[in-house]
Amino acid sequence: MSQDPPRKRGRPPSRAARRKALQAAHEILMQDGFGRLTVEAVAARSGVGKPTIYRNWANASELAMAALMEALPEPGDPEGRLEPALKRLLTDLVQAFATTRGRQIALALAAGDPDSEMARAFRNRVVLSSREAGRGLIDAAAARGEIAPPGDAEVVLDMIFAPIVYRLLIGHRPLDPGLGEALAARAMDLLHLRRPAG
Amino acid sequence: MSQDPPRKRGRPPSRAARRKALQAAHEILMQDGFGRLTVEAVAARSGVGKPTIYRNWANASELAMAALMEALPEPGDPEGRLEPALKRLLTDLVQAFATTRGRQIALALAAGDPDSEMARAFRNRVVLSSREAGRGLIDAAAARGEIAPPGDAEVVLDMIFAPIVYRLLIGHRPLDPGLGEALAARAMDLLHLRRPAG
DNA sequence: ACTATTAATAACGTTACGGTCCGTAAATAA
DNA sequence: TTATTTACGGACCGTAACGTTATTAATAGT
Repeated sequence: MSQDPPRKRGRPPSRAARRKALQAAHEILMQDGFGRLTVEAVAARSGVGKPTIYRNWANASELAMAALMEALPEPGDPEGRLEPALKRLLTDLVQAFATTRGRQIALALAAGDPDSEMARAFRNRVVLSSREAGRGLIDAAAARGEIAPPGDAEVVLDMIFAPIVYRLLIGHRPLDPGLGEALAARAMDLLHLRRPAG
Repeated sequence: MSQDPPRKRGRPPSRAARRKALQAAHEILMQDGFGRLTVEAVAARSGVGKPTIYRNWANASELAMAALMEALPEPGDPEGRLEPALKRLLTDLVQAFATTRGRQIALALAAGDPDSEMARAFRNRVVLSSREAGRGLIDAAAARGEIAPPGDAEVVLDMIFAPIVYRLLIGHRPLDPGLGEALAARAMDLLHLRRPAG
């Protein structure tokens, strides 16, 4: 898009206001949940005016996603043999989602215009980045000859990563710490690991 | 719970009003989406009064779930060898979710009080019933000796069924008809099928 | 037929929230 | 220092939906 040249004149946007709004939004999400996050509530809690909030984000959903994206750990790009690396990745992911924030992330994902720029960014940043990291691990392992490259990589990736979001959303089983390990072990079946021994 | 004995006197609840409300709610869901489904809108569209609606359902979310549960096909309990049966089950499921209704189901799942009776029923009826059917297939196949009984059946079931909801929610890939088939094929890897030949 | 009981409906007040206007504050340019 | 530009937030209005109250209709017992 056309990048407007940074204007030099006039009062600059307050970074403090922006930060305070995000902070308040995050607190509301953790305490009251996604349904209670309104522009009004954020304005009241943060002391930032509503017009300022509207100037930064189009609506409450986008503000929620922005707040949830803040301070989100990037998935490290682990190296080494496939299985332990995948296990580390999945364990971290389960741990990151097994919190109040995890539930709110699922809610934010479902609500809101799925086609909006922010929603796209949110999905990529929060959910799909780990999946892409997993793809990287698998590609590297295939290149090393550790596994055979899977034909339907997309389906395999979904089978490995989907259960975390699934449990979060449906809640039929807890998101316990062992899940990451179990998923990594089962992923090996999908990837036709040539096991070194046993 | 304490079952109140069915009272014999007074005007009985109108089945017609209930049906009309559910019908209107379903139409609104399909045309305008979950966000537009309000008690007022359903009342206006159906001609049923709001107090009647409130008497039947606690809020708009529960009404939405009730409407989505209506006319939902029970997952048939297919028989025969595991792989084709699983493939049939998953293909039907993908088809059922790859509609406007599917998206609305995902929204309804995420919204609303996750602990409410209705939400629980909705999850069981709409999402988990297929998963249970899958468990039935696997158990039967294990009993026949077709496969070895999986140790972590819950994880395996999630890996097979979660991708459908995952794609619906995240939308990174389409819910195309081939997905069911691919999932069934990959499930065999998880179940350590003793393939008859090749 | 008459009365008691319960549901359905229309209408209402209330609230909560979205979104914007406008006077004020903060910054740069002249 | 003054003018200009931009952002800030208090105050405001409109609307949409909630949830309830009062009235009317329908049904079951006597």
